[in-house]
Amino acid sequence: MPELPEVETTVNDLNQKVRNRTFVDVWTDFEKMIKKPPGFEKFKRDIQGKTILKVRRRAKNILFDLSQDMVLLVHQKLTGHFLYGRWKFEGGIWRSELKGNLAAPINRFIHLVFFLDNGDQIALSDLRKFAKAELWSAKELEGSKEMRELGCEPMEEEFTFEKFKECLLSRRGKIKQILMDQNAIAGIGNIYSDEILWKAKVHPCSRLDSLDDEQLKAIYKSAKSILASAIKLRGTTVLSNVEEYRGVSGGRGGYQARLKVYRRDGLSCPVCGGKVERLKMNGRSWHFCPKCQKLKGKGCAKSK
DNA sequence: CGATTCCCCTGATAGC
DNA sequence: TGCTATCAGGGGAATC
Repeated sequence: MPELPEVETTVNDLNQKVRNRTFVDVWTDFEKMIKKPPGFEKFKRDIQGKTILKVRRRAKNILFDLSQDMVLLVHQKLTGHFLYGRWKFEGGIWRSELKGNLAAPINRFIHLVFFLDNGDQIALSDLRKFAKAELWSAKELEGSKEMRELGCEPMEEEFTFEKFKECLLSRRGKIKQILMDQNAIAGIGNIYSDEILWKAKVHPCSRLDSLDDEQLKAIYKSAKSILASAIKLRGTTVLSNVEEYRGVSGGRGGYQARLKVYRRDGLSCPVCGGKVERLKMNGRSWHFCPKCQKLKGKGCAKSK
C-alpha cells in the first residue's frame, strides 16, 4: 500500500508524464471520492482548464500544483494508485487500448479518470474505495489543519538525527505507533515501520522514553536507508491477489523481495533464523522478530 | 486533552 | 457449490 516510497515513485512518474498538461474533463462512478464539499460537480467544473505545473509529495499525499494557484490533492489510502495511458469505457469497465496483439488490460477498480489535453488519461484505480481527491486553493491548503500539522519529512536533507529527535519530542507511547504517526514523522506506514524497527533491532512495543540514544540512532539510520532503497526499487507491491500498488505504467514495485518481517509471520528471520511473530494491535498487524527485537520494560497489552 | 474504538469499502480466503 | 465470518488497513470522527 502506498507509503512514502510508493507515493514518491508515483510523483516522479507523473512529473515525467503530465507536467504542463491541462485537464479537459474528469469522470467518476464514485462521487464520494471527492470528500471536500460541495462535491463532485464543483470539482469537475473547477478542474477543467487547469494546467499541471508540477506534482509533489507531502507525507502520503500527492499534490498537483495547478495554474491559478489551485492544488489537486490525492490521498491513495490503502489500494489507490494512478495509471497513465489511454483507456476506453466499455461494458462498464475501463480497458486500456490494445497494444499489438495483446489482450486489452482491464481494470474493474478505476473510479476516477482525468482527461488531458493531449488525449491521454490519468486513472485512479482503487479497489477499497478509501482514496480521496480534493481541489484546494493553494493558500487554503497551506493553512489547513491537515497540512500544517504534518510532521517531518524523513528524506529531506535537513532531517538530521537531531531533527529526528525533535520530531519525536513530547510524543509518548509505543515506538511503532509514533513512527506511523503522520504528525510526528510523515510518510511511514505499517510496512516500513515494521521493517525499520526490525533493522534497528528495536521491539515495536518499546516505549519511546525507554529507548537510549544508540537505539534512536539505529532507528534513524534504518529509516533513512530503508526508505531510500525502497524508493530505488520503486516501492512495495505486496504479494497478494488483491489489485494493489503499481507504478503509473502498471509495473510492480520491487521492494517486496526485500521485506524481512512484514507479513512474514511464521517464516524465519533472515538474521537469526528465529520465527517472525505477528501481533494484533488496534486492528493492525505488527510483525517482528522476538529474538532480534528484544523488549525493554513494559510490553504490549494483549489485544484482539 | 489523550487514548481508544468505530467506520468507511470490497475481494480473497477459510470454515462448514 | 454456496454461504457466512474474518481479514487487510490510513486516517478522520466519535466516544470513552
